[in-house]
Amino acid sequence: MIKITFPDGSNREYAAGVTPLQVAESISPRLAQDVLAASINGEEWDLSRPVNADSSIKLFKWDDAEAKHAFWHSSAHLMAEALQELYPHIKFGIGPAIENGFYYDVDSGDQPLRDSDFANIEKKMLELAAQKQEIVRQEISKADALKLFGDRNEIYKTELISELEDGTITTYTQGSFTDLCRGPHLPNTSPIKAVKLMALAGAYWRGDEKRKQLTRIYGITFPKKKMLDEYLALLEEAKKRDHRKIGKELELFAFSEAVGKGLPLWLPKGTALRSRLEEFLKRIQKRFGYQQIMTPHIGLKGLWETSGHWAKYGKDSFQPILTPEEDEVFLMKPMNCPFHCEIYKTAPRSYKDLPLRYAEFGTVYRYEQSGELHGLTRVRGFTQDDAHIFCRPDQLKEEFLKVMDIIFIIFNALDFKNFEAQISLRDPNNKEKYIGSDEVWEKSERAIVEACQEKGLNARVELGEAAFYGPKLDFMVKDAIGRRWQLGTIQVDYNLPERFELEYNGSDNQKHRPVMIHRAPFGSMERFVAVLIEHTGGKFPLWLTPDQAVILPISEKFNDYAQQVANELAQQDIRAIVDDRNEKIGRKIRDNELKRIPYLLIVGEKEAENGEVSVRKQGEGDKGSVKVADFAAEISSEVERQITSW
RNA sequence: GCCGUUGUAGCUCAGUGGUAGAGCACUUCCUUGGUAAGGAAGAGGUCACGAGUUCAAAUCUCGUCAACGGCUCCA
Repeated sequence: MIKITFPDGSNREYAAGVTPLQVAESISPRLAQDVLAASINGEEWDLSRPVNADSSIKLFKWDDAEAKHAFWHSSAHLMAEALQELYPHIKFGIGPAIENGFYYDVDSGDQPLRDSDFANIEKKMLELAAQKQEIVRQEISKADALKLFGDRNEIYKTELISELEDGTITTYTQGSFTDLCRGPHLPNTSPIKAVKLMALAGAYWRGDEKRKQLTRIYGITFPKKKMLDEYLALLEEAKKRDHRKIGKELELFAFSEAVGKGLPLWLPKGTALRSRLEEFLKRIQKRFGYQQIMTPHIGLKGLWETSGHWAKYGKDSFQPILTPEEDEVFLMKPMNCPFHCEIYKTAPRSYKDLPLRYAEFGTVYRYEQSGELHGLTRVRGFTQDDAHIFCRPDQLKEEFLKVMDIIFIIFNALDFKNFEAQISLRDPNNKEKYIGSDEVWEKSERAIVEACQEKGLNARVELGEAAFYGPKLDFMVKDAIGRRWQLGTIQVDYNLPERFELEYNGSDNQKHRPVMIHRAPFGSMERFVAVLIEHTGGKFPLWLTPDQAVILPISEKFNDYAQQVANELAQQDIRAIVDDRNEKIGRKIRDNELKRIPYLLIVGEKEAENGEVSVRKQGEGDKGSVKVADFAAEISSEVERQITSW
């Protein structure tokens, strides 16, 4: 007998070799029906895999991430089985579960897959699932695995196996399909009741651009048809928050093929919103001792030869600008740092001058690969809310912490609650990608890790994600459909001060090198606005929104009064427009609600007589009539409340 | 850049080889109204662009451009 301990601390005795599924059955038939995955002593474990020693167990149902993971992983295998039956010559790469569903990378040879094949594949999957095929785990020696997959000419699988350690290799088999896999999986295919293949994409084998591109098939499955319908409906809803759609509807920004792809045009309302964000940040930065500067959009190529950017990115960038002068070569600036270094060098600096904090809304141009462009989140011309802090080494941590404070203020003011922090370090196995000595890198990386610890910030560490000149702390926020975008970034840099030969006189009257912090709390105005749109669905906070109120005259007879109200509000710095179209009031309300204007002010005979407006709040309906001055005061104080909370 | 999908009026979309369509938006007229779509008329398109097949191409083929979903990249 063995002892199985449950999460609540209780335990029961079972015969050795009991499976988690049998444990579930012993508790209740209902649980046995709902359970999809398990863990034994914290290790993911198949429901049908025997347990032979005293253990603690956890049983997972659909709502647990572990259960979904097993479910979708088994679904990936199910799809592979269907593909194998439909396309016998297909070769398999990898097929994991992901955040929403799963994918499988396959090589279909010279017979390309089309999304018109999806219906067939889905049908086959459901057919196989309904056969309630058992999914069987098997431990296998490396030699046997190589033979098994080698005989079937699974070149991708054999490549993976050749890198595995003998004795750790397992396969899972259902029906006629066997896959190299660690698991865990469902005991059989029958819980998979609803299947939807979502997309086809090319994906390089092992993520390497130089290797063959396989076909990646994305899919999702559910234990109930209704759950699939709900998921698809949710996706449809999310698409309504797409910043590209709302940006067009609300006339915030546009693109023109005549201008060139990835080069956004900011329309009047979008510009108003963006300017307000810039003012907001300037105000906070002023509080933190920053000084605004401005630098040109182009500079001599030598600047970026010095910084190292030309060597690293030059051939993949917008190409140099020539002039009538021979040998005079300019670059569009892809970043602002060299200019800021040059500003630092305009005067001899004392240790007493530091830290110097130079801030600039700097518009930069980067030749992003065409396939990378995406609305406002990935563009070729964008404005960084950039700043560079030049400080003494002993000031580094404090300065870093203060930048974190700015980022938290901003995320808090704009209600970005679900951000993720990522410490991006260099890849220790690939050091030639980076400039600077090991010592400098270690110092920089330590500074970031310690700063996060000090703030109690739970940051994920990613190797190989650093900039080539230094490690960074990035803040990521998800868009409407769950894609992660990097917004704020803070980077520690000992290298550029070296390359630009920056120095200051220390208290010892010797020359010293300052340390540089690059930082951009928004990241870029473009991307930030994009993510803000998706988070708010276009319903911006009152202080930020382009039009705070719209005045709706009941009939054209009251257009003059409406204009008078607009003027009065304008004098109180309230942004109001007048809808003087020849339309009925119901129509004006509808149209302006859809434009997401926070306050609709209806004016007719009564209001004109009394100097009032009838207030209707976006999404909340009629709020009754008030004097124009009272409304203005209320709006002003609401804005004031929002702003002072920064 | 690579794989896949898409491109018809300002917007959303019908239109499978035989004279370019609808709704909304727009213009004009009627209507002058009280809290989410009043009525009528009108205007608007080189069917992304370029070649080809055909008596005939929005429709079939090829190429280019752009957008969309991914991959790779992201100073």
